Amino acid sequence: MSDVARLRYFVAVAEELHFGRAAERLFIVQPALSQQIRKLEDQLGVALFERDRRHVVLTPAGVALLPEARAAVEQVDRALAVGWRFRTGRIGQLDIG
Amino acid sequence: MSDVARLRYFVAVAEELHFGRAAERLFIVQPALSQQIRKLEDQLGVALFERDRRHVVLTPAGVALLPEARAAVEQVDRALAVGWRFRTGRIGQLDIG
DNA sequence: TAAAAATACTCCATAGGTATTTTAT
DNA sequence: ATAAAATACCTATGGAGTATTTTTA
Repeated sequence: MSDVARLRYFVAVAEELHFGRAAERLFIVQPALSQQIRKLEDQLGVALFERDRRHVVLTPAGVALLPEARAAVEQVDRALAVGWRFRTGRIGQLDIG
Repeated sequence: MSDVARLRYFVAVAEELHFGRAAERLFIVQPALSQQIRKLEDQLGVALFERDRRHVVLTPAGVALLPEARAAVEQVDRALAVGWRFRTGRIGQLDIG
């Protein structure tokens, strides 16, 4: 797995603030999600969530990461959409309208 | 492997226009790179390179993808750099100076 | 004949699944 | 006691390696 997949996972957890629901939304299972978030935290060298008690909250690093992660995911999707434009015969910069 | 890794591979090949050299630069082996580019092409549904004769050249789709792929890779790196900022104690938007 | 990409295969790392345990209220 | 995340373990997919073949100039 590479970075973006984990960033997608991170965004889901950051939005749900709940590993179970985020996992559901990602069509994976909670332990798998916990593992990947843990690995992302290891990779970055910082905690992204505070999981005390019954709550999941973003750490300052998590707060800082969120917009960057969203932008990354969006830009990756935009890149991958290029293929779609050419598949359908359009070469355009123009949108449908 | 997920998207960005393949986009990184694509950028390398697009810049070298040579699978062997690109693979070397990526510290992987040529067949592995060929496979991943093939998979990216399958995923996008378009050819990204024309490998006739002894040359590798970008197709129009490849040309269109290149700047988007670069932007994606950069944004992912920027996101991952957030951890680094926090690891080193800085919270800043400010650069070193 | 040489240079470069594709193909065939093998192996291993790891993402993700199931089952269970831990933790805190 | 319950809800939620972490841990332990297992399996299977696929990324990457080696060896080889194909292609064409």
